[in-house]
Amino acid sequence: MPRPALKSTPRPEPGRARILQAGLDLAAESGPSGMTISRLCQRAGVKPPAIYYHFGSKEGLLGAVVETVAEAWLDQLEASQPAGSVIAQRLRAAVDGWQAMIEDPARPIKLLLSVQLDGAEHSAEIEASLRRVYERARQLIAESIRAAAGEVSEVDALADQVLGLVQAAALAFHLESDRKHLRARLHAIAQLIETHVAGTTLDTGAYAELPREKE
Amino acid sequence: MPRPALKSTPRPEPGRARILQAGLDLAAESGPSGMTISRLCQRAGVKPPAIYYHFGSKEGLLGAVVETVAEAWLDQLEASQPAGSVIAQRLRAAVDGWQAMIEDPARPIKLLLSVQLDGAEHSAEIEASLRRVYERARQLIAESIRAAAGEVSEVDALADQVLGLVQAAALAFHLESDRKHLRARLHAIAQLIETHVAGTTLDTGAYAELPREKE
DNA sequence: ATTATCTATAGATCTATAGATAATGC
DNA sequence: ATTATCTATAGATCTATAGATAATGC
Repeated sequence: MPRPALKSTPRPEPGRARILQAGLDLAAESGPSGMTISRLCQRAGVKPPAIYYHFGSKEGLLGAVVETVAEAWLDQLEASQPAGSVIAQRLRAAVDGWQAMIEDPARPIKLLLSVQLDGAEHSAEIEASLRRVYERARQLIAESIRAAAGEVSEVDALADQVLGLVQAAALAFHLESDRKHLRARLHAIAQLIETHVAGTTLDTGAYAELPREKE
Repeated sequence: MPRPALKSTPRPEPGRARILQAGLDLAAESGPSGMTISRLCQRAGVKPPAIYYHFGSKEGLLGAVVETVAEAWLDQLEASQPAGSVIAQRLRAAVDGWQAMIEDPARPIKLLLSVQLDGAEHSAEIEASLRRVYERARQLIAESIRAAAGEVSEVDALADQVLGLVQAAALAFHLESDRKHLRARLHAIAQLIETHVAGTTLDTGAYAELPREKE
């Protein structure tokens, strides 16, 4: 390890981690096209060659950013499902989990979409990462619905809809910053799931009857 | 009018229209950050000052691009609703209309989302345009549902969901290019509307019973 | 010898404008 | 005088790399 980090220096973490964090921050704030070498250097407190040494290219760094944020987001998605609880409780937890990931300052949903929409042609690795993360997200949602409600008809199509609605809720929230509207949208997703499940399993629909928390 | 356009010159349309078209094309292909002055000049066959003369700034041109595409998209959305037909036919028409706007090479839905997500701070006019177009789109969808089914409970929330699902379908299609999956998603949106409406008005659900067209 | 950084710089963009030119309409 | 364009260019980025430097591990 070089630069013995004179104990009092204000940046003790190794450069690679600082650069990756700067990439995550910048991509969340201003999208992949705002993640320029000079801004990265400013944030991470390094000079350009350090970035090329650790990540090979700007595209390489973006790939690491996408992988990191995708992993973290899938973990959030999985963690928002308390195993073993009844469906009404699981839906409440899901709504809270979706809200948390949409309000997460790392903006995982927005970041992944902005990489997808950015227009610059990205490497095949990045394209593949995006497809993989959405595929996995759909699986997690479908599994969660099955875990709660047993066999449900067209569960994959339902999971597609849920993922799409969560993405759309994130987009609308980042444009409007209306928390109440966000809450209502997420609540509507939960009701959609419940209605669909009830249509298949003739459940009673306890979700809608639980007392609402205050905004 | 200058440059008498020597009859045989291959660009008879006035410069402003050519520049706007180049902006629409480039924004659709590579997002707002790919809409650079030099690429615009190349496409439109003009030099930089012509752009600044007609639009004041790059941001001014982007504003015109957003307005143009927003108008065209809202027209498409409105046109996909044949007035006076029964609900099952209206839903079929809506599915076809959504598919057409998602497959439109001008990529209106993608373009509007990529401006929103682009990260560069856009002018207040552009932000306002985006909010206006989505607000109007929700209204159009809600009106169309009311026109078909009369008073429906929570029609605004339903319209929100429909808009979100159409956006999500467009995003997934532009990533996966899977027409069959697109068709299935759009069909599922129509069924969602029908289920919701049936839940309110106790309708019979003729949409799902119409013969499917072949893919 | 390997790992991690720096200094310095090349070369390719990018946005925007000053000032000239040319045609049309008054 | 107004409208629409051009030539030419300033000045600010941006990406990327060559080559030097310094510490560590063998």
